[in-house]
Amino acid sequence: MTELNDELSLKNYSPLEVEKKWQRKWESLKAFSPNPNDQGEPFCIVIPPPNVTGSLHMGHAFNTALIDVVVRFQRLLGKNVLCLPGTDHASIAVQTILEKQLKSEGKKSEDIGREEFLKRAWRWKEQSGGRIVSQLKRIGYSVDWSRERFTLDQKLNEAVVEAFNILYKNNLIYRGEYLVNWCPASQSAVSDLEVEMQEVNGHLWHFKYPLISKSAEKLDEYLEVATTRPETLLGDTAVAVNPEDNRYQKYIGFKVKVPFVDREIPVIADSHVDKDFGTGCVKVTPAHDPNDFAIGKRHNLKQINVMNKDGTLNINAGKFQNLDRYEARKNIIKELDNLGLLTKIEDYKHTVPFSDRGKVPIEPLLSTQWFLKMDNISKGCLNEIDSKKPAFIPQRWEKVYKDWLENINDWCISRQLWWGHQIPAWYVLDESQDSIDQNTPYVVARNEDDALIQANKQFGLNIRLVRDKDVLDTWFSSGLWPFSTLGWPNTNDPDFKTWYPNSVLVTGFDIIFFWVARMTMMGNTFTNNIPFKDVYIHGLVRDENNKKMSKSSDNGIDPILLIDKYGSDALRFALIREVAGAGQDIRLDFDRKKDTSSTVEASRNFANKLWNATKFVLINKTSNDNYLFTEIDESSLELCDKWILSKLNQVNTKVATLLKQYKLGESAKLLYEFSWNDFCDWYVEFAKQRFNNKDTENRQISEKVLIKVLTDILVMIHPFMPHITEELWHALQIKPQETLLSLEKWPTQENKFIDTKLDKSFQEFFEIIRLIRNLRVELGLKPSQKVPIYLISDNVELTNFLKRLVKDIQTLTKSSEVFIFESKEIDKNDFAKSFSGIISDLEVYLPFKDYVNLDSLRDRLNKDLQKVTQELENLNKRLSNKNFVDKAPKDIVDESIFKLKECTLQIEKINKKLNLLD
RNA sequence: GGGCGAUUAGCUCAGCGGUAGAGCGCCUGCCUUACAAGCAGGAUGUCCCUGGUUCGAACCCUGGAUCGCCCA
Repeated sequence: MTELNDELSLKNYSPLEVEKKWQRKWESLKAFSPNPNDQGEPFCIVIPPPNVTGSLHMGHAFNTALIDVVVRFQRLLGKNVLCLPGTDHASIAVQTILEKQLKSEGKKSEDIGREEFLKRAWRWKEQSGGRIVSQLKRIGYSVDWSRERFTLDQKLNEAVVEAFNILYKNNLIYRGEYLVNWCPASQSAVSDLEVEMQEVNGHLWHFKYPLISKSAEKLDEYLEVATTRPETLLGDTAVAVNPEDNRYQKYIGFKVKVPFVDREIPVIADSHVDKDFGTGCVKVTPAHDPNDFAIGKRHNLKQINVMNKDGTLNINAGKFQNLDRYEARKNIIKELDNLGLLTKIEDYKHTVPFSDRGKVPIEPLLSTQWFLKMDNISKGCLNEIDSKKPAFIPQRWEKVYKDWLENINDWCISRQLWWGHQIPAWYVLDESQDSIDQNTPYVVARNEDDALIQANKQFGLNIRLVRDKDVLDTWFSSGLWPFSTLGWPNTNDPDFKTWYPNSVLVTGFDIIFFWVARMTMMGNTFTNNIPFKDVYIHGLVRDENNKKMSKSSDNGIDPILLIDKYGSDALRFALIREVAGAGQDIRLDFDRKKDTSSTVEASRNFANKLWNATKFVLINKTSNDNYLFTEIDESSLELCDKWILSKLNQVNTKVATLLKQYKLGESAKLLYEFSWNDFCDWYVEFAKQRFNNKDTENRQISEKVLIKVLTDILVMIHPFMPHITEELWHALQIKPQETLLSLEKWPTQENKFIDTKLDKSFQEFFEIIRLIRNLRVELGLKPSQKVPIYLISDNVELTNFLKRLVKDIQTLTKSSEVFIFESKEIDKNDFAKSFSGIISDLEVYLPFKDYVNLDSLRDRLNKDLQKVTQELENLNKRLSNKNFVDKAPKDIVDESIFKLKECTLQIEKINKKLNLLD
C-alpha cells in the first residue's frame, strides 16, 4: 500500500482537512478554467452574482450547491463547461452602508464629495467582496475564478454604456416627469420591484371641505372625504366623485376650499371612484398618489408637490413647511379638529408601500427620471415563450414570467446615488447657465469627448457639458450579465462565441421579475437571443419557523457554521436531498443553541459511510495490479456480483436521466440508497464471506467488482460531494495521481448487466435472510450463538438458487450449517417442535427444541396467518370483481392471481404447522 | 380582488392511478477485525374534509377548510 492509502486506512473521516486539500488543489491546477477551443459541446452557467454587501447565507449555499451539481455533472459528461462567477455592486445597499459609516463620523456624503465617496466604496467592496469569494470557495464551487467578474469592472461598465446608447438611439429611453417610488431614507427613486407592500394598522381620517357653488358663493355645506394620508391635502387639486353617485351628482362642477392653503379646487366626476369606499368622495393629489396621478392626467389637473426629497414638507405646504411628513400629519389633524372640520377617525388596516432597502414607507413623488420603454421589449420576449425560450423548470413558473411581461410598466432606471454606473448623458448648458431643469437639452454618448462633438454640432461651440449625476438601477447592468461577462459588446470574443447563449440559469423564484425577465429582455434586445436555454427555478431556504431567511429578519444561518461542523460535502448533499420535489422551499432543521442540524448530520454520516467502505476495500485489496480495473469477465461472476452490477447499471441510467432533467434531489436519494443499502449493507457482506475463503480466484473477482462498483459510486456522487469523492477516488489509485476525478468521465452504462429477474430473486433472498434473523431474535439466540437452519421448499427454481448462496446464507444469518431440502426428502414430523417461519413457498426451521417456547411460536404463526388471510381476502375481493378482471391491465390481473396462489399456499402451510403443534 | 403552492408516521419531507415510503426521533438487542458518525431487528398513518370519475384514488376532477407566497 502506498503512503496515501496507509494514511487513509488509519484515519477517520475529517471533512475539513479533505475539503481544504482539494479546494487548494483544484484552484492551483486551474481545473475549472476551460478554453473556448477545448473539445466537447459547450456548456455554460453564469452564476447569479451575489451582491457585494452581503456575507453569504444559506440561500446562496443552496443555489451554489445546485449549480455546482449541474456543472460538475455536465463536466463528467465530457462537455466543455464554463461556470463563471462574480458579484454585483448593489447600488442602494452599498450606498446605505457607507452613509451609515459616514454618519458615525458625523459626516454626510456631500461633505466628502463624489470622488472620495467612490474611493471609500471601492475599498469597502474589496473587503466585503473578498469575504464572499472565500465563502463560495469553501462550498467547493467549481467555477472559473480566472474569469471572475464584477458589475463595475471596466469592461462591464463599457457594456452598460453601450447598452444605454443603443437603447437611447432606438428611442427606448426617455427622460420624463413621473410619479416614482421615492425612498426618503436612501433619497433615491426605486423601481416598482423594490417596493414591498406591508399591512399596517393605520387610520382613516374623515374631514370636510367647505363647498363653493358654481356662482362662487360660499355655501354652508360640506363635502366629506376620507384619507389615510391627511398631510397630502395640501397638494390636493380636486375632489372626485363617481358620476353615478346620486348623493353627489349635484355638486359636480362646484368647488371646495382646501383648508390652510386656501385653494379652491373643482369637484369632478370620475368613474374610477368607488362609491362604497369611505364617503364616496375622494380627494385628488396628483403629485403624491399613483391613482390620483392618473385621475389628474384624465382631467388635466395641476400637480402640486408639497414634499421635499427627505420627506419634509416644502414651501407649497405653507405654514407646515419643513415639518417631517408624520409630524405634519399630526399637526394637520389637530388643526382640522380645531376648525371643526374633522368628523371621524376610524381604525383602518391598509397596505403601505415600503422601501425594500430603506425599510421606510415609500413616498410617491413627482420627479424627473430616466425611463426605459418596456412594451416592445417585453413583446419580443413574449413572442419567444411559445417556443419554450427559455424553458422553465418546473414549467409552472413560465406563467408567472409571462404574466409579468404582459402587464409591464415602463422601468424607472435612474437612481439618485453615486455608487453605480453613471448615466452616459450630458446636459448642454450655455456659459451663463448653471441649473438643470427638465427642459435642459442633453446628449447621450459613449464618453465625454463624443458628447462634446455631438453637442457642438447641435448647439454650437459656446456651451459646456454637465454629466447627469445619477446612476443606473443595479438590475440594468445585471440584465446584461449573461453576455457582458462573456465579452459583449465584442461579439467576436471567443468566450461569447463559444458560450453564448448560456445553457441554463439556476435561481430562486423570488427573482424571476428582477432578473430572469430583465435578462431575457436585455438579451433579446442586444443579442437577438434569449440568453439561456433553460431556467431552473428552485425554492427558498426557510428557517425552523418557516420564515424566509433574510438579513432584515435576522434569521439567516451562516452556511460556514454548518460547514465547519459537518463539512461542505454534507451541507451540499443535505440541501439537495431535501429538494426532491418540484422547486419547493426547504426548511432547515437548525438548532440555534447548538449550531447543529440533524439533516446535515445525516449527510455527514453518509459521507463517513463512503469513507469507511473505501477503507474496507483498501484494507482487503490484495494487489495494486491493474488487473483490478480491467474489463470484467462475465462468465466468472457469482450471483451476487451479477446482482450488484445489475443494480449499478440501473442506478447509473436513472441518475443520469434524472440529472439531465434537473431532478437533483431524486438522484441524490437514489445514490444514497444504492450506496448504503445495496452496496454497503449487502454486497460488502457478500464480499466478506468470499474474503474468508481460500479461493483466491473467487476473491479476486470480488475485489474487482467491489472496486468497479465503488469507483462508479464515487464518480456518480462526485457532483454532490466533490471533495470526499475526489479524495477516495485518489486513494483507490485508479488512475495516475495527477488526474482528477472532477475531470473524469461518467461511467459507461452497460445494459448487458441489467437483469431484473435476478433483482427480484435477490429481493426474495433478502426477505428470507430477514426472516431467519427474526426467528433468531424471537428464539432469544445471542448473536454469537450459531445454530443450523433448514430451508424446505418444493419450488425447485428457488432451492437451486438458494443452494448457490448457501455460504452467504450461513454468514449473513450466523448459522452453523444450512440445509436445503424438498419436502419429499424429509419427514416433517422431525421438525414438529422446531421453531419455524414461512415465506411464500418456503419453510424455515431452526431445530432447537430446547429453546422453543411453543406459545411464542404459535403467536408468531397466528400473526402471520392473520396477515396473509387479510391479503387473501383483499385479493379475492378484487378478483371476484368481473369489472376488474375485464378492464384492468393483464399484468396487474396476472399478478393478483399469482399472489392469490401464493397466499393460499402459505395459509395451507401455516395451518399444517399449527396442527402439528397441537 | 386575481394567481400560485402546501396539507402523508412524533418531526422534516418523498411518492402523484394498482392498495403507503425515507431520514431523523423512539423501542429492543449487539463494541460482529470498514464504519457506535455503526450493525441487526421493531413500533407508528381516517395520506385535511367533501362529493364525483374509475374495476381500482394519497395520486385525476367539483366544492370547501387551514397555512404560506406572489401580483393588484
